[in-house]
Amino acid sequence: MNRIKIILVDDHRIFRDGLKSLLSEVEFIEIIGEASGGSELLETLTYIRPDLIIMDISMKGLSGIEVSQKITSVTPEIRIMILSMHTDEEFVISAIQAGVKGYLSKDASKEELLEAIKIIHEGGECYSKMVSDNFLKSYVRKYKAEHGLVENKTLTQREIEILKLAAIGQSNKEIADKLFISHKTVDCHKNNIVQKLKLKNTAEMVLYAIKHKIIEV
Amino acid sequence: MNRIKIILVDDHRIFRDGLKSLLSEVEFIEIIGEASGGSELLETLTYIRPDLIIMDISMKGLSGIEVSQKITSVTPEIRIMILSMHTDEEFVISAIQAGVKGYLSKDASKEELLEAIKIIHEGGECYSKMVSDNFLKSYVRKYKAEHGLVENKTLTQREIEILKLAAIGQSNKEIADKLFISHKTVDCHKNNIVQKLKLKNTAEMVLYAIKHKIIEV
DNA sequence: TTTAAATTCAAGAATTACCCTATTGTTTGT
DNA sequence: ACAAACAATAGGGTAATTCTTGAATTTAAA
Repeated sequence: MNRIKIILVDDHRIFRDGLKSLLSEVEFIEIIGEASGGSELLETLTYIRPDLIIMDISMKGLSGIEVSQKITSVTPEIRIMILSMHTDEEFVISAIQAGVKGYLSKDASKEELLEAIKIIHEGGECYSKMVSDNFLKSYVRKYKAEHGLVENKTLTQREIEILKLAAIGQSNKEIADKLFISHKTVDCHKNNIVQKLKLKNTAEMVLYAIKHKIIEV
Repeated sequence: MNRIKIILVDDHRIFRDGLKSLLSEVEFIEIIGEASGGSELLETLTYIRPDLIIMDISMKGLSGIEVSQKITSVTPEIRIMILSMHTDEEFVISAIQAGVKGYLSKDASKEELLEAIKIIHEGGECYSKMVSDNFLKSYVRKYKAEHGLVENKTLTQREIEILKLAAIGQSNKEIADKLFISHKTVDCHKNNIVQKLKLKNTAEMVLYAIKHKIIEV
């Protein structure tokens, strides 16, 4: 399995080093770069393409929010997770508006961090317990509803299951037989997947699955 | 564009080093490993997966022919090019029977070598001028005809063109419009591609194209 | 020069993919 | 507790693709 390629961004070198060492022990993760600030990150992105960026908010120069906006508008396939000491609502909301897919407190445990990385990598979103109170949840929903269908559209478990099978060349009928459901159901799931991910056809589903490392090549 | 991953195999270190330095200057090539002999190569292949192996025939221990047989029978998608000082017909014939896709003399120029690498990588075969006389050509054809349809089935230029477009998610109609031909022709080409490569459907074509680096991911 | 291969196109049949709608059960928010 | 949203399941209709067979033209090879 290809590992999740990550770039770390934080203006404190010792924090980066610690996180790097921590994540280096995880077999499904590969740290492919780091940056001490927003400008350095943007420069790095011109020649390195990560799956995920883990970034602080408060940095000298460009803030994490500003950088996130730039990145998500140009290359939305690169997911961004904020790792911040601030869990105030305003920060989180700004981050979400900037298109980040996760917001964790620096107090989070290693397990929480890994879980969040997994979830985000599989197309989901993850906000730390401290920041994901009721108000925030409802706000996120409302904000997204208001600001149109530029939605995250995370796939359900069943959809991911079907995406994986379709992406390795299985036909609807083959998938149906394997999962003991009607080929029409498979068809419907694929249809939903295509819509959620804004794809055109099965061929693009294969490409998507490979790009996002949902299947191995 | 992903570079062609190559492993060099020769029992003379200085030759490997020279070749490595020569190929390192080429941007579409990446030397991902080397071995001094057959056994070492087989061991290397358990954890490194190259696109192409460039190998001498006469080596201590296992000969290049024996190693080629083993590799092509297990992992036929790894292509093998022999780079030998012997251009005698028997050697070449044995090599071809062992499933190699190219046979170059060590006298070949850098340009010939690069050309051969490209051709083989795109699914073709390439034998150096010295060894590719009429006798050999006819022999190769006869041998392949006799030994059934375990053919290389190289794609034509047009087929590769269509494979590329289909693999990035274009429909038959879109491809037809782009190439100014009938969608029925596209259909026919795709049909031939699927048969030649022993695939099942378009999704598998996408996978094939990615695996063989015919398109970028 | 005759043969073979590559590229082009087409008709008809079978299959599959794609799109829309709909039902049922399960969470979730108020 | 009840409405809303979500997840998983399909059916029907249409468009697209695939398979098969056949064939003309051009180009390359024996």
